Amino acid sequence: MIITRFAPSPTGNLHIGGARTALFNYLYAKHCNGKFLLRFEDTDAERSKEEYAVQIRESLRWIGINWDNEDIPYQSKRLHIYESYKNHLLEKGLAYHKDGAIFLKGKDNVEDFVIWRSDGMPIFHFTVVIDDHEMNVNCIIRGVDHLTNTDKHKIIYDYLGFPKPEWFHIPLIVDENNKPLSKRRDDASVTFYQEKEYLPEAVMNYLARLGWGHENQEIFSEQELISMFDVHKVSKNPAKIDLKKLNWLNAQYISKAEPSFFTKYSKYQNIQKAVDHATRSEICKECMKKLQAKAFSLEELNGLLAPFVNDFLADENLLNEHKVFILSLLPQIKKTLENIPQDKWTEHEIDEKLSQLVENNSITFKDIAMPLREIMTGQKKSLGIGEILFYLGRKTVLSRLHIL
RNA sequence: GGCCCCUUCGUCUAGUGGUUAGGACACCAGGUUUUCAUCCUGUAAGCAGGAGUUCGAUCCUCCUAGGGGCUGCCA
Repeated sequence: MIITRFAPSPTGNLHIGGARTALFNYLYAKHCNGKFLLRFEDTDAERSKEEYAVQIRESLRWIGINWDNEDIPYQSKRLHIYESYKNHLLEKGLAYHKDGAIFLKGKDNVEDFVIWRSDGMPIFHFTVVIDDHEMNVNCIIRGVDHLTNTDKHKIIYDYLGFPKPEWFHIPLIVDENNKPLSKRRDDASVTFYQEKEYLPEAVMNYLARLGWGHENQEIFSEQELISMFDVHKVSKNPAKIDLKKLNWLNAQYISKAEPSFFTKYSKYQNIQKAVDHATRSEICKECMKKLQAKAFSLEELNGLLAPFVNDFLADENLLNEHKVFILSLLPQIKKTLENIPQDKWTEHEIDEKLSQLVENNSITFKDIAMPLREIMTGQKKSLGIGEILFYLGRKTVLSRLHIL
């Protein structure tokens, strides 16, 4: 059985590169019907903080990366284990004291190196090998920054008589200048995407496509990723982060989501109201879907839905440049719409009647569409005018018209 | 410096010893349209360079260049 792991050190929030590493480990383990484990490497007591460990877990869960071990090992609590292995190596003469630290004898072009600090704490190279072995990790997917370290790790595996895992080193995520994404950049932290309220589905999809691809497919559900992802096919060259593509993916996911998908975003009241309507009415659902297709973010969707789920009072100020013109036409518009009975209130009929009105007055459809849209929604960006009037409903439309 | 890794459109990638080197994002130009957006169509854009192997190399080998990593009692 394939067992992978993600082993961050809790010295900061989850880095987007770390998230991708975790994702690849997760996807590959699931792909192989194996297990994906989480572990915290906190032997650097100075910089490690529990709050970061909490944050990292939350970010992983947010993306949708779930680990299989309920008890997450913290290396700082396993010192006695490393201690016994260290003593073993000392006894066998493979390690030795020097200047208060403990060095391991190198071989194969690797010089002797420290495995135990003079302050009494073990070094990462040592703990990582022991833990991976004890956790039965047999497939290690990590950043290329660890590539050279692997030589040291192999020596430890040999000295301790552990069977070696398989290593895969994935390239880093880099910035515009091909430099590894600095931790200081806002968009380097997963919390940035959480705060911006990107859909986690879009983030997972985006991350998976960074360094990997499958034929001409761009949109992958989690299940598709699990069934198609193969760590052997991950590209070897660094991937540049591209928020434009993420934004596009985010819009795709918003557009395709079912109304019920949005219930977890409770802070967006208009969206919640719309979901409520949509579950009871096919027409409301249709309206919501059309607005979803226009939104790039949840915030934008919430705004677009506002005039459809709330009372809205048209304000003359909205009309600005159209004001004089549209006010002169308003009586006719009202009359035209009033003459459409409730049972004929359809998008087609509305468009038809408005077109006639336009024709009779020798103006263009455009001349009334925009002002009407603003009267009905208070927005310049919304659906087609026929759609707006239809979805709003005859009663609401007439009442909004009578305001002026 | 030493050791190591990488190199397909601007970006993310697909791909093969013989392809018009494919897709997507972005970009640009048209079209539709009633706003914005979508949508549709199209343009432009790439195998880092040089040798070698081969009938034939984007693909295999070597070299060079460029980029990156490691070279910590950080991880």
